[in-house]
Amino acid sequence: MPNKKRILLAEDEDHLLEAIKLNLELEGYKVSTATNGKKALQIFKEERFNLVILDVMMPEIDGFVVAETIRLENSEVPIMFLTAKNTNEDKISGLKKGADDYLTKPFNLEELILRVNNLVKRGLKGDELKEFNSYKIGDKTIHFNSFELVNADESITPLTKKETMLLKLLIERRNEAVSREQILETVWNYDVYPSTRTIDNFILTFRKYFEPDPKNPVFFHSIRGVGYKFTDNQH
Amino acid sequence: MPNKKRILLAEDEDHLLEAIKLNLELEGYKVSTATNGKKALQIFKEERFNLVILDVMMPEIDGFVVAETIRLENSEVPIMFLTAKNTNEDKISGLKKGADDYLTKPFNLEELILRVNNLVKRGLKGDELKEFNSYKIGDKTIHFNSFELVNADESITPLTKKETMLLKLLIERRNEAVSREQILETVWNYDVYPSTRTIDNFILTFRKYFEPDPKNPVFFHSIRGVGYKFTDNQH
DNA sequence: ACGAATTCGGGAAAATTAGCGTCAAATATC
DNA sequence: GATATTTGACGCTAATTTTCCCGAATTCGT
Repeated sequence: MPNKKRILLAEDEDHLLEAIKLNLELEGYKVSTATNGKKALQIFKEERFNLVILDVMMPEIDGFVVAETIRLENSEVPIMFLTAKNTNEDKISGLKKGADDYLTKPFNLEELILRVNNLVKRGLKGDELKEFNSYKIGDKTIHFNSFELVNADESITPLTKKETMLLKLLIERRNEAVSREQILETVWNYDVYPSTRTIDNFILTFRKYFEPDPKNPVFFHSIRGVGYKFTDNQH
Repeated sequence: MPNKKRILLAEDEDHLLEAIKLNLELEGYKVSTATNGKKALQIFKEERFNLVILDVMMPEIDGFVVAETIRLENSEVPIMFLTAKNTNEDKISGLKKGADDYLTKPFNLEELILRVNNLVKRGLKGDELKEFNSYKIGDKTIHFNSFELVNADESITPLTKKETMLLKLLIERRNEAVSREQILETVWNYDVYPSTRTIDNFILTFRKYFEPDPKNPVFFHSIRGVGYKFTDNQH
């Protein structure tokens, strides 16, 4: 396991919190904890997680609202609910708020672990990049395996490793906004967080490479407060 | 929805089989059925499915074995188990065999539908996801992923982050009043409380975007002393 | 019940802010 | 040592918030 997967665990009963935390850590996860919904949201904003586990009933802000708030941002992080009751209304509103899984207390720890493993694994799937060999943008062609850009006049611009990775990511997710966090996760491998203006610099060079008029980009759009979007309707 | 998503449903009780089939079809799925495990595997090999729902106890080959067999060949397709018992051993061995979800009989049909939608969505990639992440209002379509609004004439209006979040919230709660407080809590992250007229300004722009006659709104209704309500009878 | 007072939302434009674009210099990497 | 990447300063602009005015709806007072 290259780097530990991160889990955010929000649960207000101390004993249970510790028990779950211990077990998840034994499984090899890095676990951050919160004992109320407000804290959970704070922590969630600061770090990136592979899974969020929320107790439904928590002081300040309940789990449902936390989930809803997380889902309003663009986050695709898997969410699992823990609940004491087993009512249908609970389950249904939980599912509606974007839960991916549901566990009723008291639960079997082995079952929890299995479900956690499942959800984390599933979340990683999104990171797999489809393999592109080449991709045409305007009159230029990117060759991913040789790390070069062939211009209209056949001249060649070499691409760096990071440039290529970021291009792959944006092209893979073409026509949808990719958040800065997602970019950092995929290109910068989770823990290394280069600050402030790094990503923008890459976009800057992309615009120089591809945009007919870099000041009025048609391919590499910025979405304020979110991230960047590569637009291409040809493919 | 351009092409229907396909579900393979294996269940040996005829009544239940028909009931589930009907409900899934009402949701817009194409449902293939089998009344035993052997048949299920045959059908599975012939067609490509977006989701497989398996009763655990079936004649000939039980659901666990079917799942195991499917996973040997095709690890991608989401699998959901239905079971009469609610024992931990059942759940655990189910999860170990590669189930993605689990539902204990008797179950609520609404819950089944929600889980099915979830699982199907998860299995989709790229462009297929788009239809799930967009919403039609009148003759315009909101694309939440790309932060844009496609008008009737195909022209595109970019949406900002806050606009998108607020739209998501109101649409999620369509046909019910959402209080100003709730809006502030979910969209404006709890501590930051912008004063008075901020929300109204967003509604104002929504009305400009969507309402044929902004003075007489049909979608974005104001509820005096409470908040706003998004009305849509199409969905 | 009636008008007066008050509160609340529509509306637009001005003020503010947060986040990006850009670049040059510093640092890391090979 | 050369190239790649990151940082930080600074200006700028889109996005958001505030301000202000108006009229409609609701409540108050008699």
